[in-house]
Amino acid sequence: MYQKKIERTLDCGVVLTKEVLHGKWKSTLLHFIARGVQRPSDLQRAIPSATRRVLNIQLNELEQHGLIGKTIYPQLPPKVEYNLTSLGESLLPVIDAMEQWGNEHRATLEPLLAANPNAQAEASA
Amino acid sequence: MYQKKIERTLDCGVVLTKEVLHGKWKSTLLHFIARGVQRPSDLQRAIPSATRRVLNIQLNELEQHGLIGKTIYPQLPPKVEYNLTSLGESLLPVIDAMEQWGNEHRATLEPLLAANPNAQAEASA
DNA sequence: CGGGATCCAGCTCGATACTG
DNA sequence: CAGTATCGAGCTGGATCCCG
Repeated sequence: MYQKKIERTLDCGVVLTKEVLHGKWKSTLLHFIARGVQRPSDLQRAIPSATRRVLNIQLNELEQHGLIGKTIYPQLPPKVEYNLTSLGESLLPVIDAMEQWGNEHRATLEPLLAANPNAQAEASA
Repeated sequence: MYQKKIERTLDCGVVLTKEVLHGKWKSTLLHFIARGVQRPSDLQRAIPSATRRVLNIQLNELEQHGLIGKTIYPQLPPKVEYNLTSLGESLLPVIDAMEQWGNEHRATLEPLLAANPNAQAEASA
């Protein structure tokens, strides 16, 4: 996503995947869409911590990245549904692996994450 | 990593994993350490796109998160080696899944990623 | 060789309000 | 219900220099 002048080797493939998943809620969105939560308002309800604005931005990016598809029903009130594309589905194993690992090590990680605000900012304080 | 007032549900485990992997080079670092690249200078050489500063910062975070261990040999010149902890090793399936997916879909993704600078900044231009 | 400090630009995200 | 615009704050990472 960022990177400036340096060439873009995309080193090991991991970087590529990270770029696709970059955005605070993208992987979560995929996770829920995969589970049948397809409408914006439902997604919003599923991820209350995020704003509609951010959700929309990341939804758009996911769409542009070809991971999800969007269906607009020209109704009143408007109705929109998102769905995984085959590319998006191919990413599910990764998401699931993350999901599983996160859940498995939650007990171990939460204290560590909490205790580690951020290195750089701390230094300058 | 960020998040302010809203409670920290860590929704689906994915979020947790993402936090651990947060940092541009962390997953890449894990990837290489897993492959036997253990010394700072070697890692630096393996990931030339990153600065030593950032590498160190993220290495420290990985260590504090319990994903890697650090061995300091009190020599002259100094010698340091990083290694995966069992927690770090347990994350390898995830990294590998990312690695694999990224490589498999590289051809599809690169054009899309390139064509999609970022939604928000564009809007304000 | 390894590590840290400073300075600084860029990006991401949250809050809020508004339109169709 | 869906989507966007603006404002602002925070964090991340790059460049560079210096110390053990």
